[in-house]
Amino acid sequence: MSTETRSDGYVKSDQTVFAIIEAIHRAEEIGVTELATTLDMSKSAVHKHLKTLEKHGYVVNKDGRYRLGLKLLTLGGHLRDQDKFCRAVRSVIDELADESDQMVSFILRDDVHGVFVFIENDRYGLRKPVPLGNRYPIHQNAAGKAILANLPDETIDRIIAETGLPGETENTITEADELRSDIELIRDQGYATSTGERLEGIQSIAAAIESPDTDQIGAISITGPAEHFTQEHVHTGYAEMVMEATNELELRMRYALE
Amino acid sequence: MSTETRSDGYVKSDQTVFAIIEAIHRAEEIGVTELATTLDMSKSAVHKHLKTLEKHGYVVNKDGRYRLGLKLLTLGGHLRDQDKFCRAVRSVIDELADESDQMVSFILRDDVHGVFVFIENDRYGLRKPVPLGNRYPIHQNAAGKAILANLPDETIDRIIAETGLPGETENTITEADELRSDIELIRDQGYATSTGERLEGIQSIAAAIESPDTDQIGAISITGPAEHFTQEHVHTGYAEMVMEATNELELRMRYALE
DNA sequence: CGAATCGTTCTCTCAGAGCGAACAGTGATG
DNA sequence: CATCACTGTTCGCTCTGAGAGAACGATTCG
Repeated sequence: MSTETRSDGYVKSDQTVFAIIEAIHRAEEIGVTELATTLDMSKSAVHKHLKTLEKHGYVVNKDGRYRLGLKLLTLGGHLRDQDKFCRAVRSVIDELADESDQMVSFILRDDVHGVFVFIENDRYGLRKPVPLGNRYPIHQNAAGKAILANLPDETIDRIIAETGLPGETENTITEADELRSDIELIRDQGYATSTGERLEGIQSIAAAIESPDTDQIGAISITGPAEHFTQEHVHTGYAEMVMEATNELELRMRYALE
Repeated sequence: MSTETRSDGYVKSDQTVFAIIEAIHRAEEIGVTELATTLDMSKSAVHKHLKTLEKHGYVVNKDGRYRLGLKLLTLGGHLRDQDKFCRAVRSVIDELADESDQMVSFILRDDVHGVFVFIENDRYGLRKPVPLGNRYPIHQNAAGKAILANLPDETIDRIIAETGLPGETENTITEADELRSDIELIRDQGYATSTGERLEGIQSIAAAIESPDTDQIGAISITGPAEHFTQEHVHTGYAEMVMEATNELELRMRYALE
């Protein structure tokens, strides 16, 4: 009885409202009834949450169909531009985008995921643009592996155990040992590479970067169609570039306050 | 007594959690106690919400200081790439960015605000990059005025009344009559212009576009430092370009399913 | 070494979240 | 054109769990 009566220390309505937001996000557009059955709740309760969300701009309602509102874009966007780490990265990314003339991106670690935070030149060469904020299992590309290589082994083990290293293409690393030895290589050479591990035919080179104050760890990545990259390109030119970028960034963050 | 006892039809905990999210957003980083005093709530209640937010990835916690998490960026980003209207706009924007070699952006109306949804070439010419998701009073630039011009007069009146047309620079239109006559001009010529109305020394040209299915209305805008724009540039070249872009988009959306 | 912070945990209580039924539109169907 | 099967929305009741406040460790500061 004691375990049943005690609440679990979380706010139930919050969990409900997040479940609703995420369900709308998955469905893109959805009605009250469908949402209620999906979440196994009463229509009236779901409706009350939706009205609250609507009042605050988190969802919009057109003829009873609900969709996510632009408030989320505003919050997500400001987050990027407000955060000192992201702001510092921004200018370096821009320079690198000009210099390399390839797609350059900045990925942040969010527990077991990588999240695309900045993407420049994303309309060159790649089939479809990478969506901002896109998240993926962190072992699946160069940026993610560069981040992993900067993490203590215990954390890497935990991530491997938690995710089980899901595959994405036939080149994705799905074996723990293979990943661990790749990480050793990355630690030695200071940068990571990937060929088609997350997206078929896409090559990328990445180096990791840590924020000194916050716990954040991210990576800068140069990406393009594999056929445009020779071995020399990768291991001399682009590898140099990303490592130079992360080094400069580290200096800037350490010595400059702003 | 009847009005006091009846709840207002909204979910209170949701309102609380949004207040918390928005307070963290404003503060960038904040602790439990400060948050509790800001919102005039008990520490324990705030703490419970924060733990719930943390569990779901909406906030992150480093040594008791709370900040917004990347989940919001993911939700906001997907929103952009999922939405049919935004996706259709994307490719047209990209073409226009190449063609004009100026900053090109796509703004959506969110009630009385304009929200930046796509920004291309934002590192050319402008002092500071425009943050994605940034929102501003809709009358303050060319894109916003183009959107207003596509709205019925009653809605315009409501927006004027609600916002009171706040100024931003010395060129911002703050008089209702001035705005109304500008809107007439925009309706005649099919495009809007602004010189330093939202940002000092920045000129832009915009045309509006409506989504047929959803209620959304947005605008495509070409923007740059005023000294780079001659009157001819504006009223022939760039104005033509944005109107061509919105026309093509309208056709694409009407006749193409995808 | 207290004093004054902080974040976190506990317990207790009554506001209000969630349920189910009733109601109001809307569109398809015989 | 009435009926039916759907919607989304509103209402009133009940019992859960959100929120207040006190107590508890951990830090930091004079």
